[in-house]
Amino acid sequence: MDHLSTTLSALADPTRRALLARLARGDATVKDLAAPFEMTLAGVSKHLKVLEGAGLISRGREAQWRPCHLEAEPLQEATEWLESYRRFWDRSVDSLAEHLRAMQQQRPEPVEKTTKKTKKKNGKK
Amino acid sequence: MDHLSTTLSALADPTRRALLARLARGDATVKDLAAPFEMTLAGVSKHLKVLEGAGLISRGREAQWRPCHLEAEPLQEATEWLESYRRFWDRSVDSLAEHLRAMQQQRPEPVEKTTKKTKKKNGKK
DNA sequence: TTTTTAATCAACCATATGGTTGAAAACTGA
DNA sequence: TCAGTTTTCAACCATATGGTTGATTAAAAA
Repeated sequence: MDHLSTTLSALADPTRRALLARLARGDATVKDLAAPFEMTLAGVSKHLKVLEGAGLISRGREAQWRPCHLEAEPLQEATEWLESYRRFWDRSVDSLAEHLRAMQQQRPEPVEKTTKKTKKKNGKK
Repeated sequence: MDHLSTTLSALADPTRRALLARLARGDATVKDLAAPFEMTLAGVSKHLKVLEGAGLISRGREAQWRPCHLEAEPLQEATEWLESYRRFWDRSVDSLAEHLRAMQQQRPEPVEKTTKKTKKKNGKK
């Protein structure tokens, strides 16, 4: 499976998104992460494995604990793909829209496996 | 299933993302959309049904054709969720980052069904 | 009316997914 | 060594998903 698909399918589950939201507030062990859920530890462990497989978390080792840590790079990739569609809803012409519209001129085809090369940015402001 | 999960799982398939990419260049019939794929028409029809279920496309009726049209609202919702994690990778302090950081101050908890209650925030700005 | 075209439906298949349980691993500490 | 804690593994189950084929609907064209 391609990277972006892996990321998006990992995010397409409310439990996993809640786990990421928790990790956004700091690293945590599996048990801590599992606490808020009505689910077995093994269930949460599986979800974490999916997140790890997508590169959305990494895990350390401290004694018998395996603390989880948020890794945001895949989120960035997913955001970039989604933002290439911004022009379809963002009618307002503020600085953000301008910025992204400029970006789109370098990435006109919003498909996966984008090989973005030329980063032409003429001095702005 | 919640709205965001539906959207993300619809996007977590390269075929469906390619269909959206095609629709980003203009409306199209099922047959036209199916042409680039080594897949039966029924297969593409199913994918379109998923996209329609997620609100990512709408469909018209012209004779026996059912032209598909991109609908970007769910993409906006998904983008907004993802952008709430921007601070985890975006270290650069350009105008875009500033803009989004400002937006995050209004939406600090990136979780679904958040029952945020105590929001102690003493007079700011 | 008959035929052609566009699209969907229904049934089916293989595999993936989200969950459980119970056992096992890995480590701490007495 | 034995016992407790944290986490994973393996097996299993039910359901969802992505795909096919063949029949069917709906409209246009002949």
